[in-house]
Amino acid sequence: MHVYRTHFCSELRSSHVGQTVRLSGWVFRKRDHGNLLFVDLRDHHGVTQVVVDRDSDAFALTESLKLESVIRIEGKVLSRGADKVNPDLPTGEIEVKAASVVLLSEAAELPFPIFGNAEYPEEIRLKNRFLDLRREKLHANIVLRSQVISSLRRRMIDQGFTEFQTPILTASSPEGARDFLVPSRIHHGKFYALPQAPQMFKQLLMVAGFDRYFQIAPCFRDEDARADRSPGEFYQLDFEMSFVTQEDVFAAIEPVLYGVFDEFSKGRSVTKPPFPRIAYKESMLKYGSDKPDLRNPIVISDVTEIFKDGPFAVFAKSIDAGSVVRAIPAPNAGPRPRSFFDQTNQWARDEGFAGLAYINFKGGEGGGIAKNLGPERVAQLVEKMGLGPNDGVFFACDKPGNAAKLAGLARTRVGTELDLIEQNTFKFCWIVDFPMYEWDELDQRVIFSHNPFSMPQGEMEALESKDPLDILAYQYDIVCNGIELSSGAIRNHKPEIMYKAFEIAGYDQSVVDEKFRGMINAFKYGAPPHGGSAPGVDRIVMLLADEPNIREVILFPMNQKAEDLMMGAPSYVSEKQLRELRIAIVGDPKKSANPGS
RNA sequence: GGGGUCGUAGCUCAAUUGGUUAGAGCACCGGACUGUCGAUCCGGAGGUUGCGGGUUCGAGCCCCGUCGACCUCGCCA
Repeated sequence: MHVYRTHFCSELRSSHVGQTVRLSGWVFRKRDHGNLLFVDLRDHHGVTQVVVDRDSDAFALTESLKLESVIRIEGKVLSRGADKVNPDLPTGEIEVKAASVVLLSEAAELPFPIFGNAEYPEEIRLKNRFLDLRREKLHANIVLRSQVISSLRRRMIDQGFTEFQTPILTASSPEGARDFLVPSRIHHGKFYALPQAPQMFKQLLMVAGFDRYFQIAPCFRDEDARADRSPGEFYQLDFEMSFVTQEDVFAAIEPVLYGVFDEFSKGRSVTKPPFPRIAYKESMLKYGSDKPDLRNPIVISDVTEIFKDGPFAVFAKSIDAGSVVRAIPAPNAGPRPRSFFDQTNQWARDEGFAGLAYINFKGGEGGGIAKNLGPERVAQLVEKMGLGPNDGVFFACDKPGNAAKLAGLARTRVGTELDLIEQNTFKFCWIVDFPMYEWDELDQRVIFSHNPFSMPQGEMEALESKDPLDILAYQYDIVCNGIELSSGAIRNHKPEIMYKAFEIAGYDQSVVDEKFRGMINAFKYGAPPHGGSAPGVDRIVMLLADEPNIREVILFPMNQKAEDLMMGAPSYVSEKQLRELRIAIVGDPKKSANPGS
């Protein structure tokens, strides 16, 4: 007999009755009847009821066992009898009568119970992540994550992709997020950087002729956290393909995403390929966002023309000064109390906007600003937006960027409040035709709006002849239920176009040569046209596990301040280590106190 | 760095307008109990109400400061 177990805690059935078995696991739950006690023994696989009675030698020990202690039991499998079966447990037909119980590892008093699904403060959970991971939901999330990753791998390989590992210690790059820096011991004053993504490496793999690359790639970015953004590190299904157009990339990844979402959907519906393509500009207008949640049926309209030079002076004046008006319909919300409209307006003000005007229709009769606007213009509005006799409509009037943003937030809020968000579905779309550049108000200059390695639509000719802010890129995002899963592009593989593109953003050739040396050099020796993308693995699992917080699908996440409370990272290091690196800590002496030396 | 919410027993929460000794459930300790599966019943221990200051006859509650957590803006492929 194996020293620890003959079966998993999930395995035993009526067919095992009469056998002598050995099980090992954690004391999940104990029910003490004085002369008879029950232990629910749990391992990774499941739970089995163990019963011990007074005449057993194991009784005293079992009685004193603390929850979550690790034990090994040995005994006979008994049938429970019809009235005692537990239908909620796969092993509920049987129990094991313990002849012997061995304590393998005793547990101290727990900071929170493992049993049940009550919520506990994250700080305690993160500090005791190994305990939290024992709990059913988190344990299941992590298993799901593993299954999703193997499914992604299998599907990518089936599509003709090959997996490669790329370096973790690389060079700092000037664009994009803040890098994590790693000081070099050998080269004083120089630093490695952890890759924000294996962007240049995967492009070099294309130049190297590997045709189709993928990797479940760790990415490191020293930026602040959000609920859907883990601080420090995360994983992407990074992939790249040679000799492809944008449509080829879509055709390659759509079945992978559809397949994996369908596989783990548990009955939820999934958009079938091809996913809808929405131009960036259209998305900003209709959904007020570049990551629209298509479960929300509300569509925003531009109604600037209806308010222009009209009697509603606040808006008319603002339009003259360059504002636009975006209208957000609130289907069948017309008869709602005035408080619904006022609160929504107040919410907009709390968000830092000027507010939301509204009209509420009741039986076709418009309230709110309807009388300020006048019957003729209200009629135009109803016609243009196709409003029903009991609809409400909100108006955001601001400069185009802000108006779109407010309209987008209002769309989400109204859709949620009116319970219009379709449940149990994954709605995918592509956002395409992103602008190549945008205007940075802060620095008063043109900057890359996304990845600087994207190919501008129209290539060199567009760069030379068009207003930079009018140039579109072969740049695309995958969005699912309002969450940006992935960003990708057809890359710029021609050095002369690359130099020109960077020149427009204010970098001269020497900067490109220095900062992107490896890649620009490679492009001079025959580079295939190529493109790819990189869906976020954590976010995919988050959606499939239906978790609003990304930390619930990561084994050992850091907290919002990028600290690992369990391991104590980041930490001070010894003077010796610092000396070797020739690093001196300067600045706030309170903060540079170094207990590690 | 800014804004919001929160902070009471190991954990989840309660405590009337500011008013006697800050309560309950789970967990823990002791006792009873041979069919439970969130076992049940009886008892016990457990608190500098995050921390510091202020107002008051009196503060968990009001005021100021500070620390921490989460959410968010900035930031971010």
